[in-house]
Amino acid sequence: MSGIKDIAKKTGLSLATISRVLNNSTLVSEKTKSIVLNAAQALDYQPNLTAAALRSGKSKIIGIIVPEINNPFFSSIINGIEQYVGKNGYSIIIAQSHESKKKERHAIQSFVKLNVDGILVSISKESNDFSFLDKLKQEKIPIVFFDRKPQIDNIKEVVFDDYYGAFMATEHLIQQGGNHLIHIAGDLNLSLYKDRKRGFQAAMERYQKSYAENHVLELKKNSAQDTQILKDHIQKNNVDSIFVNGDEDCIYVLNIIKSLGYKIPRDIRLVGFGNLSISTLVQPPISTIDQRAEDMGMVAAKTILQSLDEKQPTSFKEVLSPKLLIRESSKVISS
Amino acid sequence: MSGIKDIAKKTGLSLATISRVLNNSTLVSEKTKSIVLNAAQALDYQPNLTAAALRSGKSKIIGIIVPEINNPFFSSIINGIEQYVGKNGYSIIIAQSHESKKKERHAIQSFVKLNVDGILVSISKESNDFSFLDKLKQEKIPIVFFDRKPQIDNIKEVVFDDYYGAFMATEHLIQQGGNHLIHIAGDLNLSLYKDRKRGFQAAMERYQKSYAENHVLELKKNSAQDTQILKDHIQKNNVDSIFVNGDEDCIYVLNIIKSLGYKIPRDIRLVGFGNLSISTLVQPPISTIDQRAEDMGMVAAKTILQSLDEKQPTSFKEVLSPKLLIRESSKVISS
DNA sequence: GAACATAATGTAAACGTTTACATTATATTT
DNA sequence: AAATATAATGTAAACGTTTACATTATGTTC
Repeated sequence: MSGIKDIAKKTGLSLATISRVLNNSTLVSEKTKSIVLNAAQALDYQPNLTAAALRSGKSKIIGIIVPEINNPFFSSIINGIEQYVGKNGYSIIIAQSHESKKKERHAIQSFVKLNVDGILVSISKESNDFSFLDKLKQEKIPIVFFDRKPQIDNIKEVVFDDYYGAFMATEHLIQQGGNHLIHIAGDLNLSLYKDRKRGFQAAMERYQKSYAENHVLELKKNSAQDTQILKDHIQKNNVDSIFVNGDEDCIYVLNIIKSLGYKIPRDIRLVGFGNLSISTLVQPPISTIDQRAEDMGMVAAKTILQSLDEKQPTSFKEVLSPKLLIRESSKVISS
Repeated sequence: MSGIKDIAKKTGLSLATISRVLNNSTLVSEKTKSIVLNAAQALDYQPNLTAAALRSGKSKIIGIIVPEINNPFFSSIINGIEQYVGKNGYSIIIAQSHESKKKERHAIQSFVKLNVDGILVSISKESNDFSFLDKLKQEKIPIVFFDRKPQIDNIKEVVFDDYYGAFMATEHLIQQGGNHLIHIAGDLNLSLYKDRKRGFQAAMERYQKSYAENHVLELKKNSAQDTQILKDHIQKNNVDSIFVNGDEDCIYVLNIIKSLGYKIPRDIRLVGFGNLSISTLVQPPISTIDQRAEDMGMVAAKTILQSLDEKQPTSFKEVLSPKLLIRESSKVISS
C-alpha cells in the first residue's frame, strides 16, 4: 500500500504534481504524466479516499435510505443506482428506515457525519416532518427522492406514474369485459397508493362504471376479518375483476379467490402492480404493471450526480411511465 | 454544523480534552465531561467521521459484498448485519459482485481505498483466486465469509449446514412414504450445492433407497430441453418426492408437476430450500428448510466486529443449523 | 535577445480529528 | 510540608491528500 508520497519520492516530483496527474488535471505535461502513472503502477498505488475526502470535502459516497432492503422493488432500485454511480467512481452506503421516521432521521445524521456527497431517499410511511431538508441545504448536500416523496415543493424527485399505471390496469380489466370491478388499496398514508386509487376511480368513471367508495378495500393481510370482508364482497357483488395495489397482495387475493372455487381468469380477472419476479411463478401468472425499478434507480442516480456541482439547488421531477404486462390472470379466454 | 474546535472555543478547554470526552476516555473529570457534553449539545456538534477516520485509521464502516442484492436471501442477511453493526455505531457499505470475480476484486479494492474496518463477503460463483486475502492481511483488514466461502483453511466463516438441511428434507420426504425420490440440484460449482446433494445422497443411503447419479438433475430454468428431461424422468420413474435446491426452483418444479396433471401432495411431495416469503404464497405452500438468513447476518456481523481488535488473525467457523418447515406440499394426507 | 505570456512544477497550508508526550493540578504518603 | 503518585488537562504533530499561491521553465512576439 503506497501513497502519493512514495510516488513523489520515486519520481523526484512534488506532491502537487503527483496529485494533479492522479486527478487528471490539464496543467501537467504528457511526459511527467506518464512518468507518474508508471510509478503509480509499479508501486501499486492505492489512493486513500478518506484523506482525499477530508481535504476536498468530496467523499465520493452516495447515501441511500430505503424502508426495507429486502423488498424486491427497493433492492432493484438500489441495483440501478449502484450500476450508475459505480460507473462514475462513486460508492453507495445504505441504510434502512424500517418505516420509522426516527431511524430515517438517524440515517441522515449518519450520512452527514460520513460526509456523503448526496442522499437518495424513499421516505418511510411515518415521515411527516421534513425539517432535515433545511439542514441538508445548509450543508450543501443535495437530496433526491425516489418513488416515495414528501408532498412539498422545491424538491428533486423521480417517481412513478402510479395514477396512470392504475388507470391502465383498470382500463385493461374493463376492456376484457369487466363490469364489477374492485380495487384492493395499499396504505393510503402514502401518496402513491392514493394515486393508484385515484387512477382506478378515474378509469371507472371514464368507462361509465358505477363507482362507490366500497369498491375500494383496504385489506390487512393475515387479518381473518379483512379476508372475510373480501370474500363476502366478492360473492355478494358478482365481482369479476380486481385491481390490486401490489403483486404480493395480488397473490394473496389470488389464493383467496381460488379457495372460493372461482377460476382465474374465467370467473375473475386480476391485475397486480410491480412486476415482481414472483408474479410469473404463480398459477396463473398474474398481469401487472411494470414499475421499471432499475430505471428508476438509474434516473435517481443520474439526478443526484448532476446535482453535485450545482451552485443553486433547483427542483426537478421525472415521472416514469408505466408498462402494462398482460399475462394469464387477466386474459379473457376466447371461446 | 459545529466541530470540536467550536466546543473548545466555547468551553475554553483544549482540543484534546474535548476529544477525550467525546470518545469517553476515562482520563477526564466528571465536571468537564458534563461541561463539554452540554456545549456539544448546545452547539449541535456533528463529528466529522472522515477526519476521525483519517487520523485514527478507523472508519467505522463495514464493507459487504454479495452476488446480488435483490436476492431475498442476501438482502435478509444484510438486514441482520445492519441491525447488529448499526447498534455498535458502524455503517455498512454494499457492493455487488453479480457473480463476477472481477467485480468482486474491484469491490475489495474500493473498500480498501475507503478504509473500511472489515469486510464481509459471500463469494461469487466464479471466484477461484483468493490472493486478495494476503493483501487484506497486510492491510490488517479482517474478512469474514458468509454462506458462500472459499475452500481454504485459516479463514473466518459463518455458514449454513447445507448438508444436514438436505438430509433433513430428504429424510422427511422418505418418512412421508416416499420411495422414488429425486433431487433437483443447484450450480455444483458452489460447495453449498454440493453439500445439499451429498445430504440428499446420504439420506437416501441411510434409508436404503436405491441411489444413482440420475436421481440428481441439474436443471437450467427456462430451458425447454431441461424441462422435458424433468417431465420424462418424473413419468418414467414414478417419482413421488422431489427435494429441490431452492424455493424458486421449487416453485418452478411445482408448476411443471401441476401442468402434468399430478396433485401435490397426493401424487408427488415437494420440499424446497431457503424459506423465501414466496414459498407460502403459492398453492400449496411449500415445505422448506429455513436458512435463518438474518441470524447468519448477525453472527457474521458479530464475528467481524470481534475481529477488529484482534492482534493476530485466528480462524473461525460457525455453522448454523437448519430448521425444517413442514407445509402442505409434503404432507401426506391422512385418509 | 529582451519582454512578455503561458505552461509546468513546487511550496506549504489546510481539512478536523486523534494521540504521544508534556505539563499542571490534585490527592496521598511520609 | 515536602515528596511522591496519580489524575486532569494542554501542546502540537500527525493522518494523506488537495489546492491557493509562488516560482521556474518554455514558448512566442517583436
